[in-house]
Amino acid sequence: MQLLEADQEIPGLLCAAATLRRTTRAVAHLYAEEFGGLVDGPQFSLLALINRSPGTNQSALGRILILDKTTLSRNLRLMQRQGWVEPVASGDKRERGFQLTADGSRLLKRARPAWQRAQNRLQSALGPAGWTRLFKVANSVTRIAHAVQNSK
Amino acid sequence: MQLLEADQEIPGLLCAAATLRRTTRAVAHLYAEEFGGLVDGPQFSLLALINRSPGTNQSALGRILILDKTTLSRNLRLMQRQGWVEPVASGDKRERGFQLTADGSRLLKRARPAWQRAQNRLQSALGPAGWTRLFKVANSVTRIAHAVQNSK
DNA sequence: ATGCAGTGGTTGCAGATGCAACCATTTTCG
DNA sequence: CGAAAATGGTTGCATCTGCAACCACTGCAT
Repeated sequence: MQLLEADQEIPGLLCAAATLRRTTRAVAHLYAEEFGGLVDGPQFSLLALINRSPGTNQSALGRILILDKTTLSRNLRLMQRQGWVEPVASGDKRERGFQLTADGSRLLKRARPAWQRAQNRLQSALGPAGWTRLFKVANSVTRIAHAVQNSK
Repeated sequence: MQLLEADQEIPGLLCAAATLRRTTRAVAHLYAEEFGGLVDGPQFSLLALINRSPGTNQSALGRILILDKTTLSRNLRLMQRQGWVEPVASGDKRERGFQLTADGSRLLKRARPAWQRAQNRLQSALGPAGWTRLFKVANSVTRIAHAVQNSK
């Protein structure tokens, strides 16, 4: 009965950003536990996104993920070095889009079960309603925070 | 009408961790916009937490925030260097607790309006119900994810 | 055509974060 | 008491992330 400190709400943390950061860490641990060194959380999602929309340039990926373009520049470089993604030709000489390599596809396939296990563990603990609510709230907050921010 | 890409849900992102990371970034931007270089988001929350519970050792802070103790070790060192926190004596020679310095208190006071502004902007955009739901869901997910994780 | 704003990418700098490994102190137990 | 386990902290290593500044194209207006 000593690890329950983290299970409570923290009055002093009545800051949406801090609360969300904390929740994100808790959930990320769960996924990391299943991925077990195979892939990184952020890299996995980037891999999955590129798999779905190959050729998307870095800035566009950034807009989708609400990530700075410089972050993507670096993360993609790492993933390219590991041989998971490769650049794709484009008409615009400025752009740099990527697609999965064979290794990247294999990795994604190999990681999917772990992702599914983490997903299942959380989902069954939250229950169907809780699970749905999580995404509903997260996406709604994202949309609104983004809109409020850009409206300034 | 070109920045709306980030306003949509991303099917490929049906990963709780990735979705939460994205939401966190969106919300963090909002706070950062108001803080404007005064303090860092994570540092502000740590400052607030120490203000509320001075003397808490680093590992305990880590359990509360679901942060690795090494992260706290470094973050606190930075904050100490900036003169915002100072170590507090303790009976246990292993422990290292902190309290705010006069500068730290001043900073916290000075930052509170910015924090309140960000809070208000988000809250009024979300509406009272949405705002409450955000914290309810976040804390519930945190608790559950944490429990699931430790139960393994 | 040309000149400039807009868009895309990269690099330097800095902080946030986690894991493994390591050391010091405290607690627990035989 | 004394050894082993638990607890707290630090460092090395590696990513993730963001901002400012900079360069390279592109598109558009004059």
